[in-house]
Amino acid sequence: MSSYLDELNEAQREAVLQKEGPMIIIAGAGSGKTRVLTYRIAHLMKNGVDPFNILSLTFTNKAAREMKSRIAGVVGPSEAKNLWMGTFHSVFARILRSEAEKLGYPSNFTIYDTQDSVRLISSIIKELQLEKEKYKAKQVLGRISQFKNSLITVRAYYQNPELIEADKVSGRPKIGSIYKEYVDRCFKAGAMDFDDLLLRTNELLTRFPEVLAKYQDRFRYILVDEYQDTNHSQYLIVRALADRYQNICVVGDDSQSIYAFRGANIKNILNFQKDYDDVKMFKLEQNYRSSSTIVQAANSVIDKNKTKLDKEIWTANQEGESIKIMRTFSEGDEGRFVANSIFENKMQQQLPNNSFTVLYRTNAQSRAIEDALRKKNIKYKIYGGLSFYQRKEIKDTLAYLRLLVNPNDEEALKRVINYPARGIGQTTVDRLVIAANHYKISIFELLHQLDGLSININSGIKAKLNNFRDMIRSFQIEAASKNAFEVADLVVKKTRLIRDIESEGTPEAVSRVENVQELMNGIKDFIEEQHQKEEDASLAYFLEDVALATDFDKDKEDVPRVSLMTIHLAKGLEFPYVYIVGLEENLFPSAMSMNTRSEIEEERRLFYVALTRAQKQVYLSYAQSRYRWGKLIDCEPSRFLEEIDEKYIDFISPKKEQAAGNKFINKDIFGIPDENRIRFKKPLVRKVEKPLKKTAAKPVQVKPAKNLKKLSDMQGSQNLFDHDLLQGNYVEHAKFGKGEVLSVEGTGNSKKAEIRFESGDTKKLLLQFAKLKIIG
DNA sequence: TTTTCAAGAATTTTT
DNA sequence: TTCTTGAAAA
Repeated sequence: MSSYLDELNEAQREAVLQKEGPMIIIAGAGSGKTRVLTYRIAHLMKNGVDPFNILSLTFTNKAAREMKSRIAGVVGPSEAKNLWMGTFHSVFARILRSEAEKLGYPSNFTIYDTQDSVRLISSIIKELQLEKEKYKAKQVLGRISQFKNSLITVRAYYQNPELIEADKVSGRPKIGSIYKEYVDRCFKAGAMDFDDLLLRTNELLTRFPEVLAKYQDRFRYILVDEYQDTNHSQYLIVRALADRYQNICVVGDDSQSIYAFRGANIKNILNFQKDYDDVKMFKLEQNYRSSSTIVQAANSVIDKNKTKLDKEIWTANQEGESIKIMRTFSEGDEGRFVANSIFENKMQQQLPNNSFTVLYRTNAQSRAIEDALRKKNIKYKIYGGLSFYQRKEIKDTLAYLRLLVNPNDEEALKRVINYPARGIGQTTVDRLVIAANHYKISIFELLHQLDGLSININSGIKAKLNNFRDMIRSFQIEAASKNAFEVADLVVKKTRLIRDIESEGTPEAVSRVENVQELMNGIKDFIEEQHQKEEDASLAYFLEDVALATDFDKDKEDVPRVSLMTIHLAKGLEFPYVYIVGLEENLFPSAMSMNTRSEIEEERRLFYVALTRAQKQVYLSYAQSRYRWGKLIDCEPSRFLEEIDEKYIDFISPKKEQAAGNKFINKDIFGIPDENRIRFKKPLVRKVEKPLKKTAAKPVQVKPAKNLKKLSDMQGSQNLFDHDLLQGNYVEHAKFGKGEVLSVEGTGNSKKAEIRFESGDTKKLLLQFAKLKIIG
């Protein structure tokens, strides 16, 4: 019976055996945290705890699924089935569905994703006639999100002079009005955004003691993974639920807290011992994942942080290779370096592609890496970025489905009311929104009484609106007797959505059609899976699944691929070989996170997370110049590079033919960093923080020669460049025809020419875009 | 109302 | 560079 206990070390075993009471497990990177969690749950079940009474909250759906299947391996699948496991968002969305009426919500409420929220806020800003330069929708949403995660309701906001003052000072006194309208509109649409899922859960548990008691009694054992990344709202939920039985086990690592930007509060983990009585603390300090070089190098970095819990990560693993640092000329070279190095390692060690990952700070960096990997014919997969479910064609299709499940869903309706085009223009939609607000009903309800109410819409368009309404109604009727796939199929056919995409005739259109088909297949798979698990396979449930899904969740393994992702996404994963690219000031650490000590510390933790993903070897690289916003920027190496203890690093020299060619990893060159080292060290001594803006806005150097080649390759014709376009030249434009250059102004990318065309028109064109050909 | 094209904005990180 | 927005043309 205790076979699984034998697989644990001392600290791990103690943590597993501690059955009751509040406890915290500080789990260093690679210390077998998941193993402890799964065995702990299995152990509880083997000792008479009903799985029905265990709630386990993880950070991603993927983690939940993995853990569940591992537990099933220990206790058997039928036992594991009743466990409640998932992310905060998915677990509480489920609970909210069954309790929604208490809060005045329909149980089929929609979940707005970030894009829906931003669109709604933009629309509100417009309706309130605020300047959109001052009120940037994304920023406003960020602010509202802060409020919600701190449980500041609209009313609480208006009662808090400090907040009001702060928004006044920042030049956005109307934030409160937007907040109020946003909340009202979401409510009217029967929609919750991500933050609402937590906020409304708190509301539910506070306002209805009997509901709280019910779930307290149900969840007698609560486990929270990645506790360092919980926000205040999540913290309160956990505290409320655990209050009765106090069987709360939180797991985390303060050194891996990387989500402060979305409200995560590292104090939750630092103060856990103050929140509960008699807290037992366990520390998992032995790293099983990485070579000792990597562990010690990572330690030397994280030691620079002041705010952290006391712990000492160590490993019994072998020393391994030193960490390699590569300086490259440009991001393109960086990509080639990575691709070549992966290729070499693959060949020499006979490894599959999925032994490698490339990590970066921002999604935009993936392009150069992709290009290089493609050239080398190395298969890769990108995680994150524009995810499948965020693509336009997918969102459009889903919007129809959302609308028929919840016809009050305003964002879904606005998305599809004129897509595919059916002659209902923006003006009409604007009028509908205003009228719906005025009569305090949803747009869909409004569509039922177009004749009864006084709305300034002519009869031709009214007929079109009625047609649209009837179509949605007919979908709803069909939905009652059909399964999710059949409904979706019907919608796609009836709306001619696919035909509309196809009619574009571009190669991209083909892949977009394929995406829609893939979505349909996804629905099919979903239904099958749910039937197997004997769970809800309704359309509504599918939509919830999709709203809370991330890219990791639809991972279909075919061939092994190199993983490309942001460091944030890499948390919790491990790979034999890890490449961390773009180690440059203003990129990593990010220019937007250099203002305060705590921001820099979070960036440093991020770097720590990146390093500790690696089992065998880490490669770091930085480019001396990089395109950002289409401009070439000079870069300085990241301060983090010099924070790694020197004894663990080696420099790779960037020889020209190596950067471009094939032979790269050459033992000889590891040892000759002298020249590099000197050049590397010097600019790194930066005791006083420079004003960052300056570096960011460094004069742009456009390299004419390089550009020339690139552009002309692309357009297959002679192109103009700053230096060779003069007043008086005759040029030809693909669209406007021939013309004479009247004047030239601006420099670099903003260089414009005023041209009088033969048609008589005079236009000012940006040379960057206008494909001009000199003809005389 | 719809489509097209030029101009402008944008890059942290995500459930 | 790529995506979004806005104005003008159809």
